[in-house]
Amino acid sequence: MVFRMQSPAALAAIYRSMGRKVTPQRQLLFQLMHENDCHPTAEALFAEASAQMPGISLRTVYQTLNELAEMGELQFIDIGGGPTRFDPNLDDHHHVVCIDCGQIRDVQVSGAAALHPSGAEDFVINEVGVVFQGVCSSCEKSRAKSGRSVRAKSPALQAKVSK
Amino acid sequence: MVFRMQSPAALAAIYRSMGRKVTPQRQLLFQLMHENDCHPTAEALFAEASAQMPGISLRTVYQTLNELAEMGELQFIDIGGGPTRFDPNLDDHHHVVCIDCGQIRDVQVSGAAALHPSGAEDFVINEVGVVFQGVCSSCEKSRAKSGRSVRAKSPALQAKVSK
DNA sequence: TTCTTGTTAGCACGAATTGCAGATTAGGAG
DNA sequence: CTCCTAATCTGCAATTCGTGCTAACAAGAA
Ligand SMILES: [Mn+2]
Ligand SMILES: [Mn+2]
Ligand SMILES: [Zn+2]
Ligand SMILES: [Zn+2]
Repeated sequence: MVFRMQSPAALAAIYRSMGRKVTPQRQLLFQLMHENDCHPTAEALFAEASAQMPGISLRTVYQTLNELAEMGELQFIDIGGGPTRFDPNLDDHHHVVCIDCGQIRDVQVSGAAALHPSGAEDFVINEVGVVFQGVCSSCEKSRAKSGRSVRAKSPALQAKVSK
Repeated sequence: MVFRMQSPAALAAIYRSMGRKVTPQRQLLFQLMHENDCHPTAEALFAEASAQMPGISLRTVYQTLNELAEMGELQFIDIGGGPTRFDPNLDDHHHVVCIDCGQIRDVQVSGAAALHPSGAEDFVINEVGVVFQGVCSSCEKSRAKSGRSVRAKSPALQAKVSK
């Protein structure tokens, strides 16, 4: 059972049934997000959209993405401080990020749902997110070439205080 | 073995040994971060620092935090799009976030290190981060009072495309 | 076609963070 | 202690990402 954002046609129907209008801008963005699996930023979508519809506004891209998120048709992903990325994959899944090129890939993590935090017994937990940081094969090659290996986590002094 | 940012005195020594100067501003920030376990933002630290040292600049707070991070003395935490938060806890640990008040708490997650992503076999994984979203006990009370329960994940249409 | 109402485009604005440069100072040499 | 200089600090401009606002615009019903 794989859950994704609805098809453009289905979304059009949903929009109409909610009294919202099905504009060309929205339809285009429905297409661009549907089946999109690269977790694009608003700017990236804006660039793609502009190619097919010169004059479309970045504001409209943000608005539509926010709408879809409110409707539960896509998710926001915030990783590492960069711009928000959008995900039409509504399944229970997680992400790997390449610390070199920034690409984000979907991954399944068996056992993630079973994770439990120690030290937050007074919280009602709602959901869990797992993010792996690493280097993709393509970037790994570039690294090999330029000699630099996967960087140590703490390049600084090693003497740590044990407490 | 608990790893944390060094003590203010130790940091002073490290700074001098690196040819960096031990200024009053830095010393104050060392103190404020050391043993700080609330994952403060730069602005929050700036406020605390300003109380003890009126005139200190926000720019200096950012600079010092960036330095310490480069030296591996603290970590950046980016969660949910808000401002970056800083963490002097260098241990292998994870976080719970209260979606109401934004507080971030350290947690241990047994089994986190054993997690493996399916679908990223071509990545060299460097590290894993687990973030739990939930509601803290304090906010839970407020919710009970105002009647609102823990919100459903997708308030929108239920009919999803199975693929 | 006309009317109503939701939508779009564009720009101003806001939050978070960094770039810059002149004024200031820590810390070592004399 | 005084002087010197490189490192640092401060204040402000600039940048990046995203939102508020509103007049012009257009979907869709009548
Ligand atoms: Mn995803
Ligand atoms: Mn922490
Ligand atoms: Zn890469
Ligand atoms: Zn709370």
